[in-house]
Order: sequence, then C-alpha cells, then structure tokens
Amino acid sequence: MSHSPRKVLIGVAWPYANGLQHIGHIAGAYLPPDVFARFQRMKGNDVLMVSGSDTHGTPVTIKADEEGVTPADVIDRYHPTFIESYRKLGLTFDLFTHTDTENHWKVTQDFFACHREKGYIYTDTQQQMFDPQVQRFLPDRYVEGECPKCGSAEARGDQCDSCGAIYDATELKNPRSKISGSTDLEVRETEHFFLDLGKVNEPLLEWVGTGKDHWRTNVRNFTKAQLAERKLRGRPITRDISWGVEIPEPGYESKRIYVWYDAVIGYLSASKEWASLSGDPDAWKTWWTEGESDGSRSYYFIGKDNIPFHTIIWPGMLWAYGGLNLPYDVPGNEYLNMKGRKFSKSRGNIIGILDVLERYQPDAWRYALTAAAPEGNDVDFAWEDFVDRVNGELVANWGNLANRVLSFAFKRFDGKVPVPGELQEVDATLLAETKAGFESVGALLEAVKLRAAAGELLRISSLVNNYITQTAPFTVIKTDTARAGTIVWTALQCIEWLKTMWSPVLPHSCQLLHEYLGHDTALFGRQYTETVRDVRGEHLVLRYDHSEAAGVWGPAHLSGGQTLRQPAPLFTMLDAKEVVARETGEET
RNA sequence: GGCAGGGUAGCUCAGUCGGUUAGAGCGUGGGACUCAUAACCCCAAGGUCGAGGGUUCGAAUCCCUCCCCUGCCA
Repeated sequence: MSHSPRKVLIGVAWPYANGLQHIGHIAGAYLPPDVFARFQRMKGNDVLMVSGSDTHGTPVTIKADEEGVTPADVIDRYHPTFIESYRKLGLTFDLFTHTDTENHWKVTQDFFACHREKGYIYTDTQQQMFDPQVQRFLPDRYVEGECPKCGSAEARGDQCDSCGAIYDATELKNPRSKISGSTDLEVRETEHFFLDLGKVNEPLLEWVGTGKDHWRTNVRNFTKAQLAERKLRGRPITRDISWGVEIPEPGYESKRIYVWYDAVIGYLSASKEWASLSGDPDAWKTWWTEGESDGSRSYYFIGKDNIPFHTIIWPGMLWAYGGLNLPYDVPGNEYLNMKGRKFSKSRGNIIGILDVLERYQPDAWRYALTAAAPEGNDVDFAWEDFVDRVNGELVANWGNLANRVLSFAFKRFDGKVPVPGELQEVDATLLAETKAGFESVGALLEAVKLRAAAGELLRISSLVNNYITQTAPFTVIKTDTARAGTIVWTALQCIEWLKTMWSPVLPHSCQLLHEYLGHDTALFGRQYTETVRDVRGEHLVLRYDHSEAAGVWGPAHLSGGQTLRQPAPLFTMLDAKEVVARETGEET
C-alpha cells in the first residue's frame, strides 16, 4: 500500500458578492469541503482548497444599479463579510480570493484565447433587447414584462417567477427596461462569442461512463442523462455589458465575458494566485496536471443548482483546454430550507451565518449543519431541531462523555491520566471497537458521507458512555483504586481517539479537549488574512498555514501519568424556549 | 412538458444482490444509576414502506400507471 501523499484539490462554489451568506449556503457548499479538507490533511495528503467571491454575476451589477453605487462598492461590502464568516466558523481555505483581480483576468483571457485558437469558440449573432433611451443592450434580468406563457405581469427577462417558464427576453409581452423604465424598446442584432459545447459532448459522455460509481446518484444520473441526449450546443459566453473580464480580441470593447464562463475558471486562477502568494508560481501544477493515476484528485463542493456547470460545462472547458485534470467527484448537495421555503430576503426568513456566530459556538453550527446536511434531500431547518441536536447529541452524548471522564480523572487521580493495570475483556473490547472508528469514520469521510460519519461518531461515543455506566468506576474506586484507574485510562484513551476522529467536524472544541488531555500542540494550522495589490486594485484574501498542525488521523497512545488540565464543559447547553423566542419572536 | 433526485415510525433518517419478525437517533412511557451540563445506561410502545396494478415461492427493493416535493432543461 502506497503512502505517498495524494494531491487533493478542493474547489468550493464561488458566492456572488451581492449579499450576506446564510446557513443554507454554509450547510450546502462551504462547511462540507472544510470537514473534508481537514480530514485529508490529517491523513497526510496535500490539500489545496480554493474559492472566492464571484464579482461578475448579474446579481452584483443589479444590486449596484439599485443602490446607485459601483459594482466594486458592492463587492467591497460583502467580500470581507464572507471572509469574516469563514474565519469564525474555521473554514480553512488555502486561498479565498475574488474574481476582480489581474490574475483572474489573465487566466480567463488565456482560457478564452486557447479555446478560440482550438476552435471551441466561434462568433455568431443573436437578437437582444435594446433600450434606445440609455443606448444599452439589456441582458435578461434587465428586462421585465408580461410572461408569454401565463401572462403574469411580473415576469423577469429570462424566467417567470409565477409559472416557472423559461424563455427568451425577446418573447416578453410589453417589455420594459429596468434601467430607464422605458417601454420603447427595440430588438437589435448583436454579435457574440459562443462556446461550442457540442464538440465536447462525445468525450464527456465517455468520461462519465467510466469510474464514476462513487458519484452521488443524483449527480451521476443527471449528468449521464444530459450527455446521453447529445444536445449540447454552443452557448454565448459574452454579453453587452461593461462589468466583467474584457474580451482579449480587438473590436469588442463594449462587450465582456459573461460570468458563467469566467467564474468556474476561478478554480484554476485561484490555484495560480495561491502558488504566486506562496512563492512558487508553478506550485499549482501538481494539483492540476498530474493524473488521477498519480494520486491527484479534484473535488468540487456545490449546491444542486450548480451541478451541470461542474459536471458538464466546466469539465468540457477543461477538456477543450487540454492537459488539466477533470473533476474526480462533485458532491453536490441539496438545499437547506426554512420550513419548506427557501431562505429569501423578501420573506424575511434569512438566518445569516455571521449573525448567528455572534450568539452560538462555531462548533455547534458545524455539528448541527453536518448532522443535518442536505446530502440526499432538501432539509428543513428549524430552531427547535438545532437546539435538540446541540443539547441531545453534541452536549449530552459527546460533550458529556468527555466532561464526565475528564473531571472524574482530574479530581480522583491527582490531575493525571491514571496508569492502567492489566486490561479486562470489557476494556479490550471497547478499545478495539473505538479504534475501529478510524476505519469506519475514515471511510465515510473519504466518501464524503459526512452526515453518516457524524452518526457513526455518536454511535462510538455511546459505546464509551455505556462502558462507563457498566463498569462504574465511581463505585469501584471506593474499593479498588487500581481497577478504577484502568477503567478511567481506558475511557480516556477512547476519548483521545474520538477527539482525533471528531476534529475535522469540531476543530475548535477538539483543540480545547486536546489541551485538557494534557497536550500542548495545535491540531490544526492557522487562518490569516492579507491584502493583495495588483493593477486592478487591492483585495483581501483568506489563507491557511498548515505547517504547525499536529493532528494526525490515527490512534495515538495516551500515556499513563500524563498531566491533565482542569477540564470544563466543551459545549454550552441551550434553552429551547429562549432560543426560539429570541430568533423567531415566537412562543413555543 | 422532458430529464434527474426524493416520498419508510409523531420528527430526522438508514435499509446492500428481492429473502425470515422493516432498523437507528430524537420524542413518548417505564426502570436503573449518581462520575457528568436533569446529562448517561437499560427496557417498551410506535410503521398499509406516497397510491394503485403487475412479475415472483417471496417486493420497501424489480416493472407499469398515477400523486406530491425539489432541481435542471425547453
């Protein structure tokens, strides 16, 4: 069995920098990759986890227009809030940047030029709504009118919220411009660049046809079905807008590359930016150019709306570019909803992650959002469930186990780990069952079944609770100190191992526990921010330094006689009525 | 409308290749314990597996039709 480190690239969905992130975003696409990344690093693999704010989406420019500010103003407001959230929650991005950077522009333009040269990009004309009053073409979301299908008066340019129909903006009845309000609009012809996805249909079909058994059912079937239809065709990748990456060809100064083409390239550009910042501009290559047979794997963590972009379009772009690794896995999650409805600003049911991190422990959220991760289904969030999970599982099962054993050991064994005598069968059995968790939990984490991994950890933790009740060291100690010491050592050894296994999910509290157990090292590395300057301005980035991390995925021996520190409960128990009243204003 | 995923206990979910009595946690009821944050441990009750039909000695599982939720696409 080879133990050379595997190169693990972890791409995380790029959030639009037009609003605060809520717990649905975090549960779906941001926390899972961090749990996975921490686990992979503990296994000794070389992880590169990247993402950043998407600065070019239409939502950003619409927000800017609404407020009469520049897109850059909007980005400067929200991008730092993402970084603050991720710092507080402990999301260990090797680099979290954004797309309005010199580097990203260059990488995107290089991609464009390569696709163009190889014949994957061609020009064609389209019909587009034009507003003569402001002399501007109107991208889809800048037009509204009556739905051509159901007649609803509030239809957007590309989709009707009322009946769900999707159509071309030129089909709208009585269209009006969202910029000027004018109803005196024209349909004009405009020239654009198209990515010829039809050319990659066959190679992609072949690619998804082999070695994709580990993909989630919904992702795999959906992708295969789409490709099997052989209906991929050219998609426009430029628009008549002034915000976005410039087209690297003369004569197209009034147009920009459209967001869906440049955003996914962020995975590569961020890897390159990380390499430059780390002092070795070529360091990104091992994650991108070594094949899976050499041990490199790339994972993309996204919400379900993003699946086709990451299993069809992005692989197609990579294929067409050539020489870069295609996704190994795309663990697309479903949605975390609020009582059956999406989190939505207009409904006022947003639970902002930054806001709730002010009042609850980060590990409480990490646990609750992992244990209820929307891996196979949409999941409803309710504050009552959050409290139940924290109190009934995190506090009562795992937190209480650590606290009851540690405080007993600290009080009755002179603040030290007792030295064990000869083990009885019950002790050996428990140790073996707990140690087996490195296999069972490890396999689940490796397969990105994080919810099941949390369940397995609780099961093992219950075994230890059961053992304590069964062996009753608090009774035994009255007559047989040595035997009680052996029992307590056994339980502490299991807690030592469980601490390691829990740490990808609960890094903050496991670090505390690590110290209570008498260790002085840091399980994980250090997050930090820095400001990067280039010709497009300056941008804040979040980074992670893994060099001091001591956490290793494996059963470390706990030495008898090791000095413990005064323990304290790891987690705060919550009051359901208080929480519900405070967060929803409702009485229970 | 087409494609995909989901529908299993009051709640949240697991259920392998079709195989005996459909499982777990929470919640509920009972018991035991006192090291621990009223936590832990044991026992019990609780299910027409979305609906209907079919294949089979045997279906939560395979096939057909329909209903509901979600996403993508036209």
